[in-house]
Amino acid sequence: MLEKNFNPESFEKNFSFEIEASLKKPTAEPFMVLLPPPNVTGSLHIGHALCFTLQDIVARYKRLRGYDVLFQPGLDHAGIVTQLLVEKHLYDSGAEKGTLTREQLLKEIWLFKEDSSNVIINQMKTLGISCDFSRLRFTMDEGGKKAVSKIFVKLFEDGLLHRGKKMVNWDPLIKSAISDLEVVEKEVDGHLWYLKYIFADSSGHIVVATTRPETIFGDVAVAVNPEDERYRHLIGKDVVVPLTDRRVKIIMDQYADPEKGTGAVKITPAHDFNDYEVGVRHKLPLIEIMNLRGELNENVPELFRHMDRFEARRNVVELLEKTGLLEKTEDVKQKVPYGDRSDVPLEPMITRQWFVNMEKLAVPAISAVEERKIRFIPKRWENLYFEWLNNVRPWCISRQIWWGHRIPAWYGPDGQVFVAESLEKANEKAVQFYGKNRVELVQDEDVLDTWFSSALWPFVTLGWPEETPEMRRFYSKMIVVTGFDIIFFWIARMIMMGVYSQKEIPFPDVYIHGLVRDEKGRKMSKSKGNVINPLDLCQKYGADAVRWTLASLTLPGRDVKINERSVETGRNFLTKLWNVIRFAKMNGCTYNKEFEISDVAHPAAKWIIFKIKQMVQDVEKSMGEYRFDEVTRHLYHCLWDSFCDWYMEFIKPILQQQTMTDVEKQECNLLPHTLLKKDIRDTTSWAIVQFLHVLYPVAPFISKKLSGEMGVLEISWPNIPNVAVDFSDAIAEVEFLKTVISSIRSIKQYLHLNPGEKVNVRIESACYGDISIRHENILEKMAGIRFGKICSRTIAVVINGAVIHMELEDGVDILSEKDRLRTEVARHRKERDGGIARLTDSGFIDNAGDDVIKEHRRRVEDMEEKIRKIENLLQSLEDVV
RNA sequence: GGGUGAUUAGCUCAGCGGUAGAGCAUCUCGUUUACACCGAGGAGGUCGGCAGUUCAAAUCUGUCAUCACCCACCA
Repeated sequence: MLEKNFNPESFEKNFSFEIEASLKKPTAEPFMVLLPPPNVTGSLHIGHALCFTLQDIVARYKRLRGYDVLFQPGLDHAGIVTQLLVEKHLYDSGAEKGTLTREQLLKEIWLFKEDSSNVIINQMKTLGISCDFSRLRFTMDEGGKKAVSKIFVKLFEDGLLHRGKKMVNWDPLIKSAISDLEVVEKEVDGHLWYLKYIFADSSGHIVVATTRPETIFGDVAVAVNPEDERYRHLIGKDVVVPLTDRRVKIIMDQYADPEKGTGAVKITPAHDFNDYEVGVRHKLPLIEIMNLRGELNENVPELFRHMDRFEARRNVVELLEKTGLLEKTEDVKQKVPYGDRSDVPLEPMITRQWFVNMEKLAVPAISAVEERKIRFIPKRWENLYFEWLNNVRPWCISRQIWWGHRIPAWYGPDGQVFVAESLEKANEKAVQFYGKNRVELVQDEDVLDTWFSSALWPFVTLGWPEETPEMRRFYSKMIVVTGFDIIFFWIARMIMMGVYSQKEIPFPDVYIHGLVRDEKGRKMSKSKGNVINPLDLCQKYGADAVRWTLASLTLPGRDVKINERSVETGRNFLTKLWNVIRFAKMNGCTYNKEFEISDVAHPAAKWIIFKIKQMVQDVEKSMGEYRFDEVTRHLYHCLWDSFCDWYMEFIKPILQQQTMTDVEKQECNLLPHTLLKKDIRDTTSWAIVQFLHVLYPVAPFISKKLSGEMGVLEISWPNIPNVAVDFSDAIAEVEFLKTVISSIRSIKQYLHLNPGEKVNVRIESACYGDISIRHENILEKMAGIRFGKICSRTIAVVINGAVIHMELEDGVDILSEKDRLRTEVARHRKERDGGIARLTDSGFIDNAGDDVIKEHRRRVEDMEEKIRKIENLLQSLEDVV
């Protein structure tokens, strides 16, 4: 017997799912789910829980539907984040900054990575994520390394890779270049300083506005717009850069915007992207004034050397003010580029880096989506994808950190580069190049952007560059489920690299889910303190409840707002399931393998079979469209409304009658009682098992557990014949019964009758005349009535062509009943009149479809009949009073 | 500056041409041996504004407003 209390902890913990290995079903359709590898930086957050749950639902569903499913897990080394995190740990525990060698730090990170991986994998198992952990991969494992080198070499040889000195976004805290995508704009309160640049001939000055006065030392010109009347006469004049004795020219360039600042702009090519372009156009020199830590260098006046950039700014402004070169200061809101990981303002710096030429790679990636070989769900994300790829810029892939794939490039003594998959191969190339037997080669110090290895994930995980059966079977047969925030970082690059290296798309489907936010719609963040830990939720409510809730809140293209109350809804649903199955078991329901749908006789049994069939179809449709919200809704209503609130109540009298008198046996005139009871038990067990199996992808723990309790160990997708036609009479009868019960309940409550007190009732119906005989037990119990003699004081209710007469107790409030009927008749009249208006409108008759017109006619007739009957009732109530 | 999405019951959201739905909250009643993490019954909305298309608009088209996000730029 099941425990009285539903306690997910008692069984979820003990479950470990045996994941069927892939490739074991050679005749089945292959299907792969590529799990976005979480960073090895600690633990999973609620966003992972959502993402992984959705994938697990898909994977389990596909397995049930007979696919050969490979659900591929992995972990990402997450270069910068992980290194920063481990460094912080080390410093926090006493290590001195800058004392660790590369080898020492890497050793520490590997240790940390092991711990993190274990935590993450356990969390995934707690959530019930059914990936094939025996195939777990890490972006920096041996296979990953091989693949990365191979692709790097291929890109290099194909001319898609180059190394060069260029201006990049530099993170002074990490002391590394980062890519455009890792730049976030932040709006901050800043100042706009108006500086006087004195003419070299002392004949006056020009005022230039800047937000970065510390960069004046890198100024090589002042630019004005050629159209700008104010300054045209000054072009070519020399001015003196403030606080220095350096002379620069006033030049003309379209870049100077007369609308902004004073219309004259200082040009600092070494520290600004736009100025760099201007510098190139005018062949201006580059003056670098900062080192890689963001401190001013020897190219600035001695006073400011070694100052941090912000300290320098304060000091420069102070001195400018003192020397009278500061005209005025304005407060402004400005957008400043920050590093997304380090959260410090970035510096544009000229450094030597490796770049991938993205334009060529983008072309086939764009057409793959244009040609519908790859589709985004929801589709609108394709616009974002196109927009980015159409304007894609070179991808800076080198990082000046230690944790990551070391760039497979070696340099000879003269700086000649040899790109090769290994030192040996680089050596061969070098030997050939120099025509010597021995060449000292030094490997590039830098590592690759983490996303470089992530971009190869679809084929790396399948064993590439080895030729593997998995590669042949699953490549381009997968789905990727992820958040929109990594469409550029990951999705686009996987498509580019996949098409480039494999000559085939990696996956046809990309499902994009929303971000998980708190109940107010805010992003979750540690600083806001609104982070919800999925594992805490699992502990409190059970993993199934968490999974259920996440799935139920997932709508395509919408963010998921979550709070604990929404998880309670999921938990309540599972409790309901637990209880109803406990009840069924208490009444002797266990799964009967011999059960045949066609043998069922009782209308309620036929009805629930139909309802289950309908639910299965609905879930199949919704799964096909990745409508996880609909999937849970169908399950919810099927169980709670149809199964619990109606079906179980219908069959209680049958299940619970322990001993029957002969008279009672006669009443159950459908079947001999023992047979009827068995019939109902079997149907109930069957329905429960079907339900649990459809529930399985969403809530596997409870599904497995209760299915086992019902005597079914194997989960399989229901295969139910279409019963709608065969069972149509029974279905209609039960629907009628439901309406009768609801109506009587409604009236009784309206009249403030005590629900416990039975009211005498007579049912008058053309098609279901004998319903009161056939379903006496059910009606009496569920509607709180008694069939018997009806005295003259009666009221009645009209439903679907039937009239239910109810005997009035003394003291019943007839006036309010009359009010109720009048309101009802008025509502029906309004509806009828609306319908008639339509049906007499020639425009409607001429244009609307036949079925629509028919439906309107039917409704009008329906209303007419109801109105007629209610009017009769009102008349009869007049007689009573 | 360019783009995308949202605006429907108190809240969170479905519905996306044929007379408005769910969950939660709320109100009334109910402790009948599955379940109070429950049952029964109610109340609650001119579907952001305006214009248009249509016999018919929450649903399609324009436009405006508000909010959110993305991209680009700023002296």
